[in-house]
Amino acid sequence: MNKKDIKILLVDDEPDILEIVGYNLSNEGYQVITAENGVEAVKKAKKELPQLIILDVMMPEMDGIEACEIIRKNSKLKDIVIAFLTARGEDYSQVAGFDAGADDYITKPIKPKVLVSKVKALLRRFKDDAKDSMKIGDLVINRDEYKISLKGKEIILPRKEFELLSLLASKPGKVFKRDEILDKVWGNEVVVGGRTIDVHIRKLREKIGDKSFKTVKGVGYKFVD
Amino acid sequence: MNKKDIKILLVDDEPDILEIVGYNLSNEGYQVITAENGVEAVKKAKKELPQLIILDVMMPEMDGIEACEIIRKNSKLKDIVIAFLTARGEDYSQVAGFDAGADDYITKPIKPKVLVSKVKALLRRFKDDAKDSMKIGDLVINRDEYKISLKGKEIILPRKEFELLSLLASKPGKVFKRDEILDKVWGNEVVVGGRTIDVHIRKLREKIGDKSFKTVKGVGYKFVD
DNA sequence: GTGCAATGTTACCATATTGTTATTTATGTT
DNA sequence: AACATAAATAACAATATGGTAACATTGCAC
Repeated sequence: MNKKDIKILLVDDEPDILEIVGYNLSNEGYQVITAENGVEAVKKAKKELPQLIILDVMMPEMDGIEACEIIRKNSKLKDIVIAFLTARGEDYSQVAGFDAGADDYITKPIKPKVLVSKVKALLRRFKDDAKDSMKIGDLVINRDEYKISLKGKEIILPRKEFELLSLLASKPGKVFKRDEILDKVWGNEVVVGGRTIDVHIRKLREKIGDKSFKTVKGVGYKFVD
Repeated sequence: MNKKDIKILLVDDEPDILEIVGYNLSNEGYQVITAENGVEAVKKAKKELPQLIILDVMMPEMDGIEACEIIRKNSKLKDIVIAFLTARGEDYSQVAGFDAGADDYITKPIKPKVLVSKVKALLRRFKDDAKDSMKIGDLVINRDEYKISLKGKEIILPRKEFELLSLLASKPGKVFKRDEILDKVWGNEVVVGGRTIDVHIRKLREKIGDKSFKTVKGVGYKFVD
């Protein structure tokens, strides 16, 4: 994921903080969105789906802890990384913050270098947590949800077709021999007729596109980008 | 619960304190009730049933500690959150206060920001005791009370159905394999017949809505928003 | 170009998998 | 004990998937 595609929601009631932190993050190439209180933060989080939220603890309307709790309870937002901004020495707010589901702390006064490197570390963690899906050109295969999308369009495939596509797409360009396909998709104990693979390839060609699957006569099939 | 519905009973014999603290809390949107001594405090607590009581320790008529003890002994009041107001350095009153059943301390001199965020934290604790819920679209799952609500309508589910729904709804879109469901909902030592999961899914489809549960043949089920 | 093995295509059907309902068994409550 | 509720099972129905057969087409070897 490119830095340009990373959105950070920055929430603080003090315009000075928004400006200095926002400046440093923008400078690093991130997209920065701001909010001035918890209510606004939750609203913008839902709308923008940022990867990271930096939340001030003390704010009018709704404080950071409350906002954090609301976000953690929302199934669509709950995996967003959240860091609190807190004045040094406010011990109790740290405890309450971790209870509420914070991932990290940034203490004021803010040192730009520290801020940026913490943000990087947090985003790295987010990336690792990202879901188990793989991208091949404009094809995205999502094993968790057993569905694929092609140029943004979702397509639901039956199991065998899904497995076959997964296999071929796992190494674009590589020719998979019929034996190999049978072994990996059907399991080598199972005996199926000679046309079975072809029929499945046919169905995939219908759904994904004819030119994505190349036949290598006498050998097998390959997926091409 | 809306802030407007939250009542805070503020008890102190010094009108200055009542005024400054009361002002800050009202400003945050809370309903503030006041009392000037312990006797009056107990009386008003019974009548108004506030969510939070802020009690000065040193007062004429009946001090805060005694009032606290009386409140804790009353079955209708005993779950109210109580915070003591105490001058910094009055160590002994803190010990006595916790013995009497205090939930937290606020030290004088009072800093409005600290006050407000402590109050919020205390009320949050109260709220959390009341409910621990999770939101997925217009479905709210309340683990503590073992009930859910759909578009505001409450639905009570039997345990297994509740657990199954909780599991599926914890990651909307993700396909849970039958094994995984058995493991997480039934416990993998238990052996149940082949149609058990289906029957429970059926019941959920009846109660929650058919289209919320998608079958992925040969794999499992998923919850969709 | 001809022959031939390999692959493509289509329609159809068997079957594994899931859906449904009724009934039995378990669990807890008054 | 009687009752209510929940959970599991059994027995049968419905269904998508996966496989097959039968035939068409391709493309390589000669």
